[in-house]
Amino acid sequence: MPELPEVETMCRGIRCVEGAIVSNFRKAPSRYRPITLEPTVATIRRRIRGQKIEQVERLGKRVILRFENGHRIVMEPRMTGLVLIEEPPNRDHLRIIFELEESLIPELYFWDKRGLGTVRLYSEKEFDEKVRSKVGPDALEISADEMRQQFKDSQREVKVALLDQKRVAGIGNLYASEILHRAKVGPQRKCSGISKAEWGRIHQANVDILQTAIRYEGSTLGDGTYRNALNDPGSYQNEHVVYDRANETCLTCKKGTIIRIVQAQRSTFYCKLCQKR
DNA sequence: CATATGTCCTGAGAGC
DNA sequence: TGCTCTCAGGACATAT
Repeated sequence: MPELPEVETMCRGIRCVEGAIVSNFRKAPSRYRPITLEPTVATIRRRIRGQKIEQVERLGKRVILRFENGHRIVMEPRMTGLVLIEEPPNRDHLRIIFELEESLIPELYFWDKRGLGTVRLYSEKEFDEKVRSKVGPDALEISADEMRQQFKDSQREVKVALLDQKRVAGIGNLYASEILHRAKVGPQRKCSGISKAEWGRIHQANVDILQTAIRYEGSTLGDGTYRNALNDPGSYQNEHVVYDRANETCLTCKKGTIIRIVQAQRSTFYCKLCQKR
């Protein structure tokens, strides 16, 4: 479930590879079905070997390595992917190894337990056409007015709409519940029925929660999968107010009970008393 | 165009 | 103990 805070934490954690040269790119041996890798490993290796990593960037929930020739490696952790500069949680689920030189960091890893993540290489032109153009404004960059404009005409339920990366990039299932709770807006409200003041609260909650979660280096849930670039867990899970707290008394109003519902095949947690329906 | 749904994947946990 | 079943949800292909 890496969302914006977790992916931002990964990017910050691997920023020390900026300036390094890729000396080799290879798949790790694995008994599992290979992750999506495009184009082929040989083609990627040919195009990035000897290239300097100019910059590590985040695009929504993706980690980008920009090379001096303009090519970009785009890594999507999706559910269980990690980008590390230290030994990964185990070697079984190690997928990709970047060998580095002219660097204090010997290797950069893409590790993925469930294997839904992807690693792709794009030229500068392909990146703009196929990746950047399909991602909306970043959740930490967008203004309150822009955020409202992105959603106000939609007929979808607000919790479902917040997950649409083309409208706003970075919010995922966990933080959507937390944001709507903080903003006191029920998750099943239609976007079009939400007031300007409520959009203002959603925007403010979005910024506050995502920035705070970055300070805590993201949320490592019960399965322990998410780790930062040094293979250490985050700690924002201890600050969750509604996520994964079904049947507990609401920490905000101390009266309601947190309930779990399913929207678009994903769990939503909220308090019926705090959040206006 | 907007929106809804099925699919991919593995490990953890429940139930027997 | 070991088997089967269900569930977790990111992004995308496909359907309406």
